[in-house]
Amino acid sequence: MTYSEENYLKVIYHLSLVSPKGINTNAIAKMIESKASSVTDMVKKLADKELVIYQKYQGVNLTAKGLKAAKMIVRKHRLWEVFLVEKLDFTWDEVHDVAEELEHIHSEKLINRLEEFLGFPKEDPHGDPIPDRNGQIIKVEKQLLSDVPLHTKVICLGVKDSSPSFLQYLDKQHISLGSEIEVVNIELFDLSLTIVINQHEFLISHKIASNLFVKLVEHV
Amino acid sequence: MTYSEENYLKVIYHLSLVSPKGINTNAIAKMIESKASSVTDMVKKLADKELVIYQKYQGVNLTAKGLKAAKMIVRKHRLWEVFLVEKLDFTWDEVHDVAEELEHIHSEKLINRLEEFLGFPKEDPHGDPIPDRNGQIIKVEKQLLSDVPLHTKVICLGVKDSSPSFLQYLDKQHISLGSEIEVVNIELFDLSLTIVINQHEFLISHKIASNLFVKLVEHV
DNA sequence: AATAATTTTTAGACAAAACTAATAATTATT
DNA sequence: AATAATTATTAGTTTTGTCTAAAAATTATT
Repeated sequence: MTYSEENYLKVIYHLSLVSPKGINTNAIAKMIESKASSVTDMVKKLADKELVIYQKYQGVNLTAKGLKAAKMIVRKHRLWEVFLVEKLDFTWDEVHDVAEELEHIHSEKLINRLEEFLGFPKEDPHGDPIPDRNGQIIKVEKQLLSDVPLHTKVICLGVKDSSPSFLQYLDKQHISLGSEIEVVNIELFDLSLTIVINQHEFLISHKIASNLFVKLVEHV
Repeated sequence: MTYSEENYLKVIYHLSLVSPKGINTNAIAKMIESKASSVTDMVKKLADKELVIYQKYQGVNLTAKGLKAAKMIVRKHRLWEVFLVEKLDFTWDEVHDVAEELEHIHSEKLINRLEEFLGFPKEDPHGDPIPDRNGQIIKVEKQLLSDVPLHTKVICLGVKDSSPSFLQYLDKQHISLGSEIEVVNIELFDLSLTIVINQHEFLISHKIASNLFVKLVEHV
């Protein structure tokens, strides 16, 4: 499988998690930063290789084989991200571009050994799940901070947007995975939230809250 | 720089260490497993980028810029090999192909952090030197075991041939980097050697001996 | 239901990196 | 020094992955 084919598969996979219908040519083009015509060409090739099902004007869907391949790329991407953060002291906003390259290294032995070396992590530095060697993914129940009712205590589990600028904002506010957050006010006008972390109270916009995955604190 | 350009540079570098004249088109073609005509094409491109000096029919030589780039690729290759062996328990005969891919990852921060994580190793698992971030290489005085006189004690420093079959042969004979070897006989007829390692005596062919780098044991 | 707007596909071209076959230059041999 | 053998280059294709522009299909709007 070529570098380019792998990128297409990965993008189709990510899109299929959001909209489980046939994935549009244009949506793929946008993600891959190419043109719709290029997507059509590539999608035909992936269909020839039985990695996707493709019908003219109807979008594409991954086959079982394509899904497995896509998950293996995501697996590699996320394991490398863990490596970069845990072992090489990269910050969570620095890892994406490098992992984009590392995910295309083709050794199964390498990735399985890396997984072991890292202690079989279940999530990457952004809280996204890491598929195991069979493509199995452990789903963790999580919701958006923006959907949490007033006066609840939650723990930060991940980010929806993992762009460097958002991650750097979170660093500045000392919000990281595992942070305990209490929602002490929700402004009706703009849906901005007042939250408390470590006895510190501050305000975050609705947009920020709608990009943070959290779970309710378990009460014993 | 593309994957392919990097491979050409690396090969030209390796060839230039052996024969410091202009490097032949055919020699490059053989190493890269392509055809002479492809080499001519690529070499012109590298010359346009001022990575090599190229004159028709006269072979190529690396420019300072090309040499630096080539060394950086070798640096990455060898550091990744150390990582694979030291951290992921690969054997020294398994690392080459994976490192061939990893050497093309383009992050300087990554490779410098990796170097630090590995404790600034000076040699790869085959005893080959690792250029530092400026391309500096520490030269270690070494000679071939086949050139060592009778009744000398030496320490194994590296291999000239690092093909899996040779490395596996060495494993079988329990010869590894750091092994202390004493030459107790040299057969005049075929130049085969009798050597002693850990009180064990056995025979190796001239060909084996001429692929093992050693240094004399320092007598206090 | 017809037309407009959007989306997708086709057709044709291009750049990178490879190839084969033919030609040219260099080196070796008589 | 002339010819043979070797080595290198050019010319013309091929494949992969992309592009633009035009055509076709689908979806939205009046």
